[in-house]
Amino acid sequence: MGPVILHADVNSAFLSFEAAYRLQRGEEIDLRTIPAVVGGDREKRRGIVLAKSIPSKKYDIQTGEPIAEALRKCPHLYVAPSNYPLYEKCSRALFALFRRYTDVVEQTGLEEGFLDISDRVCNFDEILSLAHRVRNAVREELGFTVSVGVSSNRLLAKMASDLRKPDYVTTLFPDEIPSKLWHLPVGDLIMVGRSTRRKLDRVGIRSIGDLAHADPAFLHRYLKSHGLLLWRYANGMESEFHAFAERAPIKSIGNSRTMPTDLTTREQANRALLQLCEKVCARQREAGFLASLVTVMYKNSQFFVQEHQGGLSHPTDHTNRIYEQAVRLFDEIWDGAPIRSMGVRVSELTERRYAQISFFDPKSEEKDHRLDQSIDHLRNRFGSSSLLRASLLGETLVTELSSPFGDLARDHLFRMV
DNA sequence: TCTGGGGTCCTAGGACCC
DNA sequence: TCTGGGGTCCTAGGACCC
Repeated sequence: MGPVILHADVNSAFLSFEAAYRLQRGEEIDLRTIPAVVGGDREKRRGIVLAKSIPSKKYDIQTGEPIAEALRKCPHLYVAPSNYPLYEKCSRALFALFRRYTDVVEQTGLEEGFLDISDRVCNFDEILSLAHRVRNAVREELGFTVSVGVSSNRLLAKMASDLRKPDYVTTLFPDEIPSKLWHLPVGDLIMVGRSTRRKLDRVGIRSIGDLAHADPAFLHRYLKSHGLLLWRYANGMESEFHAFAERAPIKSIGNSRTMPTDLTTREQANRALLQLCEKVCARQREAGFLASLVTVMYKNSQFFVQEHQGGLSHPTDHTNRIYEQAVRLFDEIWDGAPIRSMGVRVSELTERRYAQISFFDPKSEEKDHRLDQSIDHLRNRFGSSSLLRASLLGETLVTELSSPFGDLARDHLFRMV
């Protein structure tokens, strides 16, 4: 037998995690059976639909749309706040379960992944039996459901898992492509988003079948390499899919935030940048990466996004270095308009253990790193707000406390609160 | 209709070099 | 200046995914 791949995808993931958790805690109502969504905090201007129940689809509620709009469509919609730590827990349990069935598991999100079962099955019956065993185990042990797609490559397995939901096993082998795939709207194909769907619509390509039968040379001219990729996908070829990997190597680390109210001064923007840099650099240090490139982005109140990037003289994970560069980059692009959202991302990463430590001042470099590490350690132990930079404290919050850090706090940047 | 946050990859156009 | 042409590198922004 050739390769056999399963794609398992949790149905309405965040909402199902939430529902399963609440039932387990003794709540009566199953969120999956009523019009319900998991949504961001409207007060903090993050009010969009993150996941929706199947009954809420009757009201045409869309993932990504504002909660306010969803409520207009369905006034009795139940809105649950999001709880990422819970979802991460559910995700870990899910993948631990997958690994009982095969060692070759590729995680592509919190709630979905591929299982290569080529070495575990010898015939069609065994394939289906294994797929159903995974599906049943998830439902019985974890309390939420997955849809499982089965095929000879990952692209088709993924498309298959989308065909029937929730709690189904669906095959989509190459000979089933014309009957199961081609009648679907072209927007259902992976990598066809809103923009591409509109462009394809303009040239009369409406179904995946239309795309499969289009002239690849035309698609290449019309949509560049993306056009060729889509033609191959519509015909079930996944050659461009990156290699099966337990986890893709990290290329960048970023953090961004929508502010509860627009930022209007440079001082406010700098405080936001510092907080973003602290998050990014702490994650960098935890993962053991130094960065050579910093990118700053902001979104103004008109939702216009601007980005600017700049290199560092040498790779670093030091918060102050990254912050200084972020401020410089921000100053170079900001026109003074009110800011809705800001972000900092570092890239061109090198692993710290392979990095040359002897830059121009290895001693201060090492000291800086140890200071940052001590801060990370304290924050991990006592919570991220246990240690705040003096510059981040509001005037009324500043209290003089004796520092337990000795010379670590030599520059008076840090105070315990 | 007050619209998130984490990423990856691709491309057009400018700078620069020979 | 009546202004070539190819290659490479860099950057901003767009498109997509979960």
